[in-house]
Amino acid sequence: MNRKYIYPLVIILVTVALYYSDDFFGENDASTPKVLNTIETNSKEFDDSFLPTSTTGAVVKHNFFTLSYSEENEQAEWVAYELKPAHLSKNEFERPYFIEDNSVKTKSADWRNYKNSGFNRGHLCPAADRKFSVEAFNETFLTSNISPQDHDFNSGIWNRLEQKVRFWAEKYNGVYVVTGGVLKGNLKTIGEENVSVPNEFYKIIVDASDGNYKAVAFLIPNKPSSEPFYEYAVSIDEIEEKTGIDFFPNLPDSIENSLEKMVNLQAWGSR
DNA sequence: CTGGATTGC
DNA sequence: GCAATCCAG
Repeated sequence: MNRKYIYPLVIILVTVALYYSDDFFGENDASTPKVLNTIETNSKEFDDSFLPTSTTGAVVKHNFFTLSYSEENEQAEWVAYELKPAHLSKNEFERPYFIEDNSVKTKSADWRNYKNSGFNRGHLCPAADRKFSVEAFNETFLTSNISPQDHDFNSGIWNRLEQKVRFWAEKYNGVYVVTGGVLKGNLKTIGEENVSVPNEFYKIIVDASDGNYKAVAFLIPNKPSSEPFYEYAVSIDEIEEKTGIDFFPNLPDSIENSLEKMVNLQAWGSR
């Protein structure tokens, strides 16, 4: 081969090699489908052990979280997902538009119900918890994953709790999360579809690492608060009484009973 | 990070 | 309906 062809050829080969180097060396975890499969939620263990009961019968399993939709309230009564260290990512994606969830038989609410309502479209499964792929990130922008939240509640105490959950996911090598609004009583509604505005939101976090289960739960008013979220810690039993949802029916009774009575803030980093 | 409104095509 | 721009906690 003539020398004058060799240099261009080398340049092309090096360029191609660099282009694929992330895949070869496996450094770009988030963008390689092979790795992606290992961090999807809805694992069998998750389904078998941690999905709550549905009071509506409208459970929808998405690729990266599972929800139970309440058509009456035009939002999910719970959203459940697993948050592993591998899910945490520094990826930055542009926020897409909220769209209806076609997997919900009755269709989820249109985003316009929230427009000029005075309430935010608050994520239940946070977008920042699903940043390991653009598909996972975009999935959180289905309106079945959205509930009306006060802006200062959402960006304040609720946001601080969500950040703490990500910290716990790292610390405990993964946690299970169930979250939603309390859809009981006469609730204010917004929009043409009458989307209910919850007065309180709950979040339940379970650490099942090392075979020892521990849980913590919070019930926080949908309004601004400068209090530490630890002030709003409750037992899972209390949230079950408020919502009518049975949260961990598939766990062995002894574990379920123990978890649901627990209010052990020391074990979750409160002073 | 959590979200918003307005303008223009 | 979507992009660009500017905004707040």
